[in-house]
Amino acid sequence: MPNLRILSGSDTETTGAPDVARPKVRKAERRKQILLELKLRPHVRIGDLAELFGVSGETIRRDVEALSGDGLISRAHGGASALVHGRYPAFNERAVARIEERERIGRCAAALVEPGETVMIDSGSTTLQCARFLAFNGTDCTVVTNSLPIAMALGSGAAEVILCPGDYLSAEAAVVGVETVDFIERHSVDRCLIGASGLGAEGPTEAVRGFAAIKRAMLRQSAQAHLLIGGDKFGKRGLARVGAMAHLSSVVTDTAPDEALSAALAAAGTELVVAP
Amino acid sequence: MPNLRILSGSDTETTGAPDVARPKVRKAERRKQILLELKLRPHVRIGDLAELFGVSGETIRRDVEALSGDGLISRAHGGASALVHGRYPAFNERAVARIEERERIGRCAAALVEPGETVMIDSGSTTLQCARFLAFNGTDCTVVTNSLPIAMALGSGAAEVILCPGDYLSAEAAVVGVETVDFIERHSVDRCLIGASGLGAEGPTEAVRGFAAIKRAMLRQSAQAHLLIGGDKFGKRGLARVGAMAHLSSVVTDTAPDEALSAALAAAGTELVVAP
DNA sequence: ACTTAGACGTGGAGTATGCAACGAAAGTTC
DNA sequence: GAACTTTCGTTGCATACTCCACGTCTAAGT
Repeated sequence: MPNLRILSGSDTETTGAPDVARPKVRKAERRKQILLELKLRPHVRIGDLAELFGVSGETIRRDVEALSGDGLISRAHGGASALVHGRYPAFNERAVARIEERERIGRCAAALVEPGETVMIDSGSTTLQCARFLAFNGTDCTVVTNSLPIAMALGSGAAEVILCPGDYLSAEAAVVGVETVDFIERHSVDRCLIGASGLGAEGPTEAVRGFAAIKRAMLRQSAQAHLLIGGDKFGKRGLARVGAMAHLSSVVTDTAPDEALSAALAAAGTELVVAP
Repeated sequence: MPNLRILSGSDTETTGAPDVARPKVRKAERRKQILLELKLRPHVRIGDLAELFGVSGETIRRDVEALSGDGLISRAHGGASALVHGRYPAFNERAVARIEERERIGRCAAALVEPGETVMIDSGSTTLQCARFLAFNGTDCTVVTNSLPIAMALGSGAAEVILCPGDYLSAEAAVVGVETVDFIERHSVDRCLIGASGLGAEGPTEAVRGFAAIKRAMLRQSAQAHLLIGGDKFGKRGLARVGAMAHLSSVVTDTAPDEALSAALAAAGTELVVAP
């Protein structure tokens, strides 16, 4: 990465020189500025950037292509856009391929929420899809969540949104920590919608430990609990146990589970909902 | 607005009809879906939307143009992009024209924060600019904020971000309410960066009452307080008083204030910083 | 049944963007 | 100081997108 070397060099020479005619270190400066620009605006045009920096569009295009190659921004025809909210940059195929299933699960789970109810929604891509459908349906409910994208998706609609406090985790665009759990424990709701990293006969598990505590707290504070989980997670096991199967009122998924899991669900009295 | 009539009509006839072949109300449905899509992704392409809905690109283009005309989305060559984060849709010229000043103020204020410090940052467009520069500088600090865009802008960098709880306000993409104030009062920091709707000789004022309480709480919990405010707000007066001038360690602005205000600042011992 | 208006698709002209290759100017190294 | 590298502009061409005009279809009104 030769540009990093130049980058650090550029910082050292920002001595109060006049703004005009600075023939050095333009490239790194430009790219940092582009990233900065995209932190505020979701989308910038090639032409605007070219005019802003006083360089040709072709140069900006090279910058944008380089940044896009590094996974720092997303490319679009005629410009560049910021990365998707709350998405770890290290996903490409799988998450995109599964978006169809997530939507089906989310749509189905959103139908479970009645107007006027209070709901807790966990962070996660499947639950985010569900929140989108809640907003789309205009369901008039009160939602407690630790996910920023979910708050934003629901907040501009009919729902009332209460956000949990906590340490911000940029990879998930959500908050975690003891503050979050403590806050959840001070609230009680009609139902909660949570996700998980895996589901076995003994119950749902979560790979991220901090999240497990939050999901557990949500389970405790809800009259009804719904697990939203794709069929690809069946049989998988995260390191932390979220709760027993019996804590779940229902499991919403996209494919029917196998014998063993079905039996475990039936034994625990957990309803199985397969999204069409 | 003929489309509004059609929109409301579409809502009433969502009787559990089969999903296939619904020749009615496609337009309103599509536009709602486009808006929903942009809540998640910052940018969508015309071609993708056309394929998604199974309509021609020209139709999508008409939708996008209409939504753009209503100020709900932003247009781009080849697609549509979401509006700027945390911005009320009801502003057009003034805020855009002031973006240059906000950047200057933000850059200048970000330089006040030393590595390792703890900081509270209020929601607002000027403070968001400041947060961008903090992220840009890579200042290694701990930030308490009630603004979602600020959390997201800072969270992916070197800073540690703690988000306040509260009722989500979509117009500002921030949380407000008693939970927020209570949370702030349980923390103490080295300095706070706040904005305001107006600044007179008696001190800063805020137009939104819920925000005033938050700013006040931040002032109380900070060893040093910095007000970030554009010169266009001098002499303006919001309905709620945020605090006395003496509570402010410094005022960061872009233009020098008049005699009366300068005298009030000097009398209160408040430092005046004019961004170059 | 006829009319009318709105919604949507189609086709072609015009423009903007992307891509690749070349070349100039400045910096770097020996 | 010469050769090399990097950065950036320019050119030409392929592609994608936009804009405009017109035609068809459906739904609602008379």
